Amino acid sequence: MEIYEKNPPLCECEELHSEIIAKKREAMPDEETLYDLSDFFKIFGDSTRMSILFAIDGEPMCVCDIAALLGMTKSAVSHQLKILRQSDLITYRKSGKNVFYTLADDHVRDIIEKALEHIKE
Amino acid sequence: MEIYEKNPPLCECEELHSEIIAKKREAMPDEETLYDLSDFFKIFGDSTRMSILFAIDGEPMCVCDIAALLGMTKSAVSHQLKILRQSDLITYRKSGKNVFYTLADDHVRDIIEKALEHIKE
DNA sequence: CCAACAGTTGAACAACCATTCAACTATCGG
DNA sequence: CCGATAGTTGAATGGTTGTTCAACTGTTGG
Repeated sequence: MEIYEKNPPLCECEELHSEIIAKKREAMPDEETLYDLSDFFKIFGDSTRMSILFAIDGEPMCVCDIAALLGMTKSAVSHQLKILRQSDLITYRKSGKNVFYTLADDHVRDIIEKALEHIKE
Repeated sequence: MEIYEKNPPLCECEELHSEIIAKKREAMPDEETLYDLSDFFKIFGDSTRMSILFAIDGEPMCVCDIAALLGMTKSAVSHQLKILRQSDLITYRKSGKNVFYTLADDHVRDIIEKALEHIKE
């Protein structure tokens, strides 16, 4: 019952397990954390970005080579690189006309590795 | 040069670092693995699904209670539960009119934990 | 049996997002 | 200085996707 005072009655249920809901609510992370988490995973949720991350793992690559490797235009790759840059997942180094990208840290590798473990089942 | 025989010349570059690209191509995972990986992360890339995963962690919850907790309709929650079910991330147990959902295994918790570490920087 | 409720589902709609295209900046070689 | 190339960017577009709505199934209690 006290649920309906905190939340709008969008759920038309009558017989709510109020004590469970109250307990769960306390255990839930802040709304901001939930958004940060899902936004973080959203970055990995695109096969182009995933391919780029694998490509620039280890030895850095320039945009042109990434595009050739993936069979895409420089523009499309550059757009995705921008998203990866804004998420601090990658770093870059300018060298003449080229821009070489590589992974920012080992954290990225770790997470992808964990996911790979899960998939292979 | 031999790059253009394997891939369409979508990249208009002339001066490619062919040996780097060839080496990188060998190190790349299969295309199917890349799709599986990004599809897997896509599941986590939505704040509603992320909230549900936290909600049903530990003690199972019925759809009605999840909806009340998140302030959403049962329908919206059910749609997302279906996606989580199809990804084998959650399991369910029917009990009368209710259906109780909970996490399938500890793998999910691990991955989210890793992501949380990365975010807090 | 029937009314009420929990949950599911498909279609429709709106918002989001990746790619394309064209225009732009910047750097190098001549 | 100028032409060519690497890379970036904003707008437009087409496909994807989350939520809503309405209709449906299935179970419980009277």
